[in-house]
Amino acid sequence: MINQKIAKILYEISILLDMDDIQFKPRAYEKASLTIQDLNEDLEVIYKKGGIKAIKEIPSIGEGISRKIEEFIKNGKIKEYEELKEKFPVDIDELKRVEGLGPKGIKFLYKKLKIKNIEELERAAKENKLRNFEGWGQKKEDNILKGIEFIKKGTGRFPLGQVFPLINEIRDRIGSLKEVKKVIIAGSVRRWKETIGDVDILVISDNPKPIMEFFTKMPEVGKIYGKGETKSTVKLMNGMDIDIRVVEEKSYGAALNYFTGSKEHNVALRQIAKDKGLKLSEYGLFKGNKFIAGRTEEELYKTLGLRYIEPELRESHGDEIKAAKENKLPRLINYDELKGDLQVQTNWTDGSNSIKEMALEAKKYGLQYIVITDHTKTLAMTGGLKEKDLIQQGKEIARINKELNGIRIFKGAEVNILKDGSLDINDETLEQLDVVGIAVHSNFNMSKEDMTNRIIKAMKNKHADILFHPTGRIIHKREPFQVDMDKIIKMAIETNTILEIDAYPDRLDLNDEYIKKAIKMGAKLSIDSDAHNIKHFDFLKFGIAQARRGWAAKNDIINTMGLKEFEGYINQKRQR
DNA sequence: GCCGTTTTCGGCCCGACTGTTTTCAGTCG
Repeated sequence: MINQKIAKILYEISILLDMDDIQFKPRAYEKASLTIQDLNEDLEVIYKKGGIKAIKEIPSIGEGISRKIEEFIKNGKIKEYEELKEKFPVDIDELKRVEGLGPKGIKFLYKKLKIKNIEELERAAKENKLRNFEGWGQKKEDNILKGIEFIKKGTGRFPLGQVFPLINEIRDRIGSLKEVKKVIIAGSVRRWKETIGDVDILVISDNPKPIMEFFTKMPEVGKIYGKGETKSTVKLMNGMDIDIRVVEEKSYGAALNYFTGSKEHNVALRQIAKDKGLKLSEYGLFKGNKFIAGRTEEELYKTLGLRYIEPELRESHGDEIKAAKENKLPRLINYDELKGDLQVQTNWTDGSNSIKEMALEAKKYGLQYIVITDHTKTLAMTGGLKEKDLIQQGKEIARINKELNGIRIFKGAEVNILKDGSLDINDETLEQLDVVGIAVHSNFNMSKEDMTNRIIKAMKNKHADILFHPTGRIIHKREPFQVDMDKIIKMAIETNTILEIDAYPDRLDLNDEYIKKAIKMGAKLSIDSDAHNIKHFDFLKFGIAQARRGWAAKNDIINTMGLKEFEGYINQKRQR
C-alpha cells in the first residue's frame, strides 16, 4: 500500500509551498493528502484498474496531483518534491510537530541557522541562538524547547475507548462549577472517531474567567499552551491535548457546530453560507451584522438549506453535505437499537466471567439475547474448545437458559479459519451450534490473493454465519491483513454471511469506509462487543458509533432484530 | 491546484491567542 507514502509527500509539498509564500496551492495539496490518508483502496490498484482517469475521480484530486501520483507509481518519486527538498533539505515531518513552529518558522530557521531537524533545533535553542533575531525572543525559544520535550515523550493519538472515561470525568468536573450553564464534549470525540488526538470542550457561560482558571489548574495538566478570556489549551500529563472554549447561550449551536468539526465540514458549511451572502462563525450565522441563526445546530443547518447532519457523518469528505442538500441522508441506527450481541467470550476460554454472568450483564444492557462464542482448539493460547467441549458447553447453555428470564443464550463459537481456509471444528459439531462465527487469528502475512481465497473458502462452509473482525487490524498494534474486501463483500452476499463490526475499541473492524461499501453493495452486518468480561458490553456503543460513521441504518444491522425475529432468521438460515 | 443546481475562470472559512509588537504575522483548530 503506497497511499501513506504519497499522502506524506503531498503533505510535505504543501508545507514546502507554504514556506515559499505560495497562495492556495498548499491547501489543495493538504486536502489531497488528507483524502488519501483515509482512502481504503490502494492508489496503485486504482491506477492499474482505471488509469489516471480513476485517480482523478477521487475528490480533491485533479489534473495536477493525479499526474504526480502517476509519477510516483511509475518512478517511485516526484520531481517537484525532489526539487523543493533540494531547496529546503529539512525534516519537515519532524519539525512541524514542534508546537508553534510552522512553515514560516521552519524556513526562517533554515535560512538563518541551517537548522534541518529536531536535534539541531534543540541545540540551537539551548545555546540561545534563536532569541536574537527580529520577531524572535526568549519566550519563543523556551516554548520550542518545551515542545521538543513533549515530542520526546510523545504519545500521539489515543483509541477513543481508552480515554473515554477520563474525558467524561473531566467534563463532569467542569459541569459542576456554578458558572457553567452547559458543558459538552465536541470535536472528534463527538464524531466518535476511532482514535482522537485532542479533546474539545464547549462550555456555555456568562462568566468564563473562573472556568479558565479551574481548567488550566486541573491536576492532570502538564503544560498550558494558551490561556485566554474564552479559550484555553492544555496538554495533560498523559500526552492528551484539551481545548476549552466558552461562548454565550445565543451562540451554542454555532459554537457546537464549529467545535465539532470536522475542519473540512466546517469549511464546507462556511462556504455554503458565503454563497448565500451570509457569514458563518462560531458565534452564529450572520447577514451583515445581523444574527440570523445559531442557537441550535438544527436551526443552523436548516437556515443553510440542509437537513441536520449527525456528528458521526461530518467527515465524509463532502458526501454528507451533498446528501443533506438532496435529502438523502440515511436514518442512522440509534444507540438504543441493538437487541443482541453475537460475539461474547466466557471463562471457558479467554474470557473472565461465566456464561451466566455474561448473560445477566447483557440483560442489564437491555439486550434480549447473546451468542456465546468461545475460541476453538487451534487457538491454543486461549485454551480453545474442542468438539466435545463445544457439545458440553451447549448442554450447559441449555441448562442456564431454563434458569434465566428475559435473556436468551445461543450456542456459538468463534471458529478459527486455518491457513488453507478450512475450519478447525468438524461439520457435525458446527451443525449443532445456533450461530457460527468464523475468524482469522494466525498467518496474517499472506498475499492479498491467498488471504482472500482463504476467507472465501471458509465463508463457503454452509455452517458459517458471521465473519468476525473481517480485516484483523488492531489499532496501533497490527495493520489489517491484505484482503480484497470487494470480493469478500460479494461473497458475503452470495453465501448469506454476516459481516461483523467488532466494537472492541482497538479493533473497530470493519472500519467506516468498508461499512459504507458493504451497505451500498447490499451485505448484512452485525455489531458485536467481543466482550471478554462483563464490563465489555459497554463497548457496544463504540461499535454502533462506527456503524453510524459508515452510514448504517437500523435495517442494515442484523442484531437490531428482536429475539423472535432473530430466532426466525437463524432457523431459516439453518435450513438453507 | 481544485472546483462549479450562480461559474471551465476566478474564487479559495473565520476567529482566538501568542509573542513581539505599537498594528501584526504566524500558528492553530
